[in-house]
Amino acid sequence: MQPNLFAASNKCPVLSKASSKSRDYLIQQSRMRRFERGETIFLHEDTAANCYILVNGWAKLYRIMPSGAEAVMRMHTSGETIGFADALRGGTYQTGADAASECIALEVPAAAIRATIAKDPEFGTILLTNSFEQIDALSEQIETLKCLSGMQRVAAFLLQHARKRQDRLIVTLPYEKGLMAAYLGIKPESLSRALSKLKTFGVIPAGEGLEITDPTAIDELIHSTMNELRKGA
Amino acid sequence: MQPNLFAASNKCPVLSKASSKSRDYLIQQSRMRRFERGETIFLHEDTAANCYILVNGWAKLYRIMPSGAEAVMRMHTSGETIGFADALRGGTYQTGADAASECIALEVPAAAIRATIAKDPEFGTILLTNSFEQIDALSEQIETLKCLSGMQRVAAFLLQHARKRQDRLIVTLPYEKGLMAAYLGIKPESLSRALSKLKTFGVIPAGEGLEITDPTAIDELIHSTMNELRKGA
DNA sequence: CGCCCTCTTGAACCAGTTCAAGCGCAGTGG
DNA sequence: CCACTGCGCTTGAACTGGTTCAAGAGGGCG
Repeated sequence: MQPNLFAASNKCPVLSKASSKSRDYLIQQSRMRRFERGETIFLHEDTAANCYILVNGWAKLYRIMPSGAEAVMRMHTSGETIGFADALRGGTYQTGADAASECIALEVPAAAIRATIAKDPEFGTILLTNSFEQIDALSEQIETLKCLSGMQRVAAFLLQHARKRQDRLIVTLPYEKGLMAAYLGIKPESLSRALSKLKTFGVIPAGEGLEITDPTAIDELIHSTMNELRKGA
Repeated sequence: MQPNLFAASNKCPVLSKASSKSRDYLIQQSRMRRFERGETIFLHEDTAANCYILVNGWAKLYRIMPSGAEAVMRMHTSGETIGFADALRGGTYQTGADAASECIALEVPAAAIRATIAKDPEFGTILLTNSFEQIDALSEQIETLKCLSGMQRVAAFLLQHARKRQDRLIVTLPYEKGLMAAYLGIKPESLSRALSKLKTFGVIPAGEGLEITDPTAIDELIHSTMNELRKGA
């Protein structure tokens, strides 16, 4: 196993929890692929032959409506799985997948996954757990779409992606703002306006990204009603 | 096994696909419960000890935000499963569940499900498939929330719930309009207005429910852009 | 009958979209 | 080296879908 494969499988909840025998088998059956920014990983309604495990970069899962509108369903990054639900059922992909940045992914044939489940029932349980996590992520997104305003969703996104660095809370925007807006279900213009309004809540530019100087204020912002938003601040 | 249990398990994808041995074991370990309209099935953040399989009626999965806003995540009916993702992981419920109408559900202890998976790996695969279907349903909801206007979501909901009866396409609204509005992510007032606008698209009152006289028109409505909506009609 | 509850209707208001213009910046080519 | 161009992002102004608040209609029930 190449060292980068080893590192990658450690970062991935599915591979790292699998038995070493299953993991070795899966990796041996797979190939590492590299995608340029914007490149297609798979297309909506193609035959779902492969599952993917992201090693690096960001992938976008999306659907195009007949009207032409694009819905960005999920954004996935290192260690996360893509296409398992579609490929394991043996039908077609329910979404398209593009590389949102240059990214590297392990391409695992669905047949190899199925064979592994058959040989190692424990691996089936791992996939079930992984699938439950997908459900959580989707549920949370529905919650925010139904209950939060655009600005609140932006604020929640920032908090979610913020990392402590030398005692400061820094968000490095993971991909272009246009894509971020689509993911949040608003237009780029609205995202721009939301970010500038958030300056009054202590979100200030810091180098490449943004600094959240007052996490409590952001938290309160997310948890306040639309009415409170109007009156307060 | 009581005859109603037998009928119920046939209607449920999870039970009907399980081996008869597993099915009998699960049913023997479970108890049938009846919930009044509005009654709590389980609460958000309670210890997730049981899974539920709906036999009759409608259940609402929801979350309450700190602001007090309620997000209706899913509506479930006969044959569908509730709480599996939460109970199988052994944590707490990620959502609350209420009976939206009087409803009957099979209450299955999580331990019984886990034991069945251990004894019968095939059952694990059935649950995995079931979980993938949850993902599909959630994904579709996100798609509609991000890409369709309120009226389009209402129209899509009507089509989804319509059934052919004597050559006419009839929708019986499955629960109160207030709940339906929450599920669609709009306010009851907006639902009311959307429904009255849909009259011009051939959605007319028919007995207890509504008749869709021109399914093609509704389909076009759903698939047109907001711009086309403004100009046309 | 009065009470409650769900649903509808109307009018004012606001969040977010749309359309259009302009900025900053990297890449390209003269 | 600088003008030109394309692209991502921002800003402004007009517009609109949906909310909010308030009032009223209809229906079931003690």
